[in-house]
Amino acid sequence: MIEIFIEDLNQKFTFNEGITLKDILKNLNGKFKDVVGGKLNSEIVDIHTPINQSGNLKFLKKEDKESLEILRHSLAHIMAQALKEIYGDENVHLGIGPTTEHGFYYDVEIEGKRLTDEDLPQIEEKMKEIIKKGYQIERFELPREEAIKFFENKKEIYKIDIIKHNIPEGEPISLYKQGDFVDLCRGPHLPSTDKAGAFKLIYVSGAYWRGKETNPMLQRIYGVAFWSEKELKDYLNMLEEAKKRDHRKIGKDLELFLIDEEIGGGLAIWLPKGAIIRKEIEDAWKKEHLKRGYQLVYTPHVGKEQLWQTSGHLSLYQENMYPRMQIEEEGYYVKPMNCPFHVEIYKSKQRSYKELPIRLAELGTVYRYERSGALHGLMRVRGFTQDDAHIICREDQVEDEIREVLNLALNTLKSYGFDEFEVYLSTKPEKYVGDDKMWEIAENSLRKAIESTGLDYKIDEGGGAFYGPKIDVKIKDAIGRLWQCSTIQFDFNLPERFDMYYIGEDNQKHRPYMIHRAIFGSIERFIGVLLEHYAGFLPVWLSPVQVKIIPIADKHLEYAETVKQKLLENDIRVELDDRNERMNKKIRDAELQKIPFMLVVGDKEAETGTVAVREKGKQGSQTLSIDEFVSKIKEIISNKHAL
RNA sequence: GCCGGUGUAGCUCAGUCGGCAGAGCAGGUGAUUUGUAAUCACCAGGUCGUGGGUUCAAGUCCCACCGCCGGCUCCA
Repeated sequence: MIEIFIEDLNQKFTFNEGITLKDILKNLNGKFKDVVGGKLNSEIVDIHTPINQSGNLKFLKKEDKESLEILRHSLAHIMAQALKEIYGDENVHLGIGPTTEHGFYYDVEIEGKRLTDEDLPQIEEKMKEIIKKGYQIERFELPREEAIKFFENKKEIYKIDIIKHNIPEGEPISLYKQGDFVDLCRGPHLPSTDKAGAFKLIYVSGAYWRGKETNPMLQRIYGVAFWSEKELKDYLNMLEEAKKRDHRKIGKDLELFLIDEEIGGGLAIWLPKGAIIRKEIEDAWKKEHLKRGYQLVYTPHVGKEQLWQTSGHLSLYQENMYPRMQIEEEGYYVKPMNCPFHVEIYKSKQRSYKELPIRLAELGTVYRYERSGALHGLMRVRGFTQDDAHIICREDQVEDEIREVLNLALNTLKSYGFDEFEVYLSTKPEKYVGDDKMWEIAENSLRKAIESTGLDYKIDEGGGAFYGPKIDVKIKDAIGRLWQCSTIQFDFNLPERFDMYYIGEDNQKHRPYMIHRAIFGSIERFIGVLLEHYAGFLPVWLSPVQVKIIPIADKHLEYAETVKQKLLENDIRVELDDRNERMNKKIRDAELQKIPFMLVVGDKEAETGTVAVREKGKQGSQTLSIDEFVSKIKEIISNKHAL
């Protein structure tokens, strides 16, 4: 017997083991008609799942977010059934069909058919038919051998693979059936197909079986799904919105950067306006780092073969490096990382314990080989600039250093308008270098630093690199997407390989701790994220053009010029639109260029020494004296405000 | 790299069944001198991604390659 506390009734019941939600609901005489599943403790169950343990049960209805899991799971099955009906049961071999954040996909192999987007409407139609038919969805179990035999008969080789490799011996093998369609599945599923909500198939693509390149490539059909048409529509609109925010489009429209096939894929050129954004970010970065006791350095883009041999990059990282080049009998490599150079700076003289911590910082441009299919605008490139630094310190300094770095990272990201973070702590993997005590000190300092911020974090047990544990920080942008930025990483490998040491109080050599860290990760990518976050409407301090002066007619050009000079004297980035165009046209163009301030000057302004200030996106204007405007915008700039 | 899609003027795109390569914006010239999101006229702009093939004839059909887009993989 098991005891189930049903939250919706606020009452405890005793049932036989193996009871299902369906039975429970039946006992309640159909009082809960709209229940699509349940949540037993923290696990989502459907109405078919036998319940074998006592616990808390909450009915899931459509309003409950978690019920989407059930809907999407069933839609994956409905899609699979549709594919089998269209292309023939024996031709369609099913892979996996999981749910995703907004929908579901199914990886399938279809003999004799390569799907394209044009096939999607037909599949959708068939799915709708299946939904309309309202097949009851049933769950049943088979013994392992029978299950394998069952799928062998159906030539479902991937399902057999799953049974053999993913389901431990002795565990029950559950299958779900709707109409003639049967699939290996642990659920959860809807009571019947006609309970399915609104969905749309959005693309097909290739996906390796089990994500492994050496495995055959299956066809992935991806759908989005919600309970209501409205939610679906909202989501599709959001996708459209994301498309408008695409930094590649904004970069082109606002002439910020260029990625051109003549130059090479993944190699970004910064145009004058984009270069300003980058300069502002880099200047602020340098200023902040100097304030916090970092020393700025510059290192070359290539280094000798021996250096990369010593660092271990040639044996561990070579597949990401560009090939060797030969210069006068010597081999050289373009740098994929800055670390070895910073290590050499440390080693350039004997170090005393009194000098530590040493914090070496560099906006170092590195080059890494990326496969052509992986390149994506500024987000994924082959040459990028890391806001890199290496902290070399004593054991007793580790904790403070980590806390300071995390503090710097979060404060910096906040100053760019990001205030939602996801923090991950990755700990010691199976294979590692360094001794256990160092790992322990390092992991503890990382954990303590995160806990001091009060942020939630996730632990990736065993997810650290072989050379040290790390913290990763992801930021959430305006439309809810996550981007990896900061990383704080211990390195127990390089100090060993390069024999780094300092002379301690005891006059003995000691091995220092080395911490590798970046706040933005990559400047290029960070700017890409900024552009998408702000949809191109950057905060005023980052705007390439902060003010556009718009004379009404040619006769106002002279006054406009004096306004421009006044702003230039105050370090404000200003352009004068002296084209022979109508004011309306100039305003429109300035709006399209996402320029935060427009100053319209005509007879009135020239006479009174004022400007008519129009803020981007707002109609109408406010008349201010030139000085008033200057102090207003200067304040906005120094506070890094967005409009 | 792999799967699918796609490639026409600086940009956004049209181009029917294979039959003389188009529009809007941007650019140039001129007119106009304008009060809060597009003034008008004229001009110029093309190896239709590249290379092969089929055909009397290819932007259009076929093949290969390249780039880009969406995924897979990988990751800053």
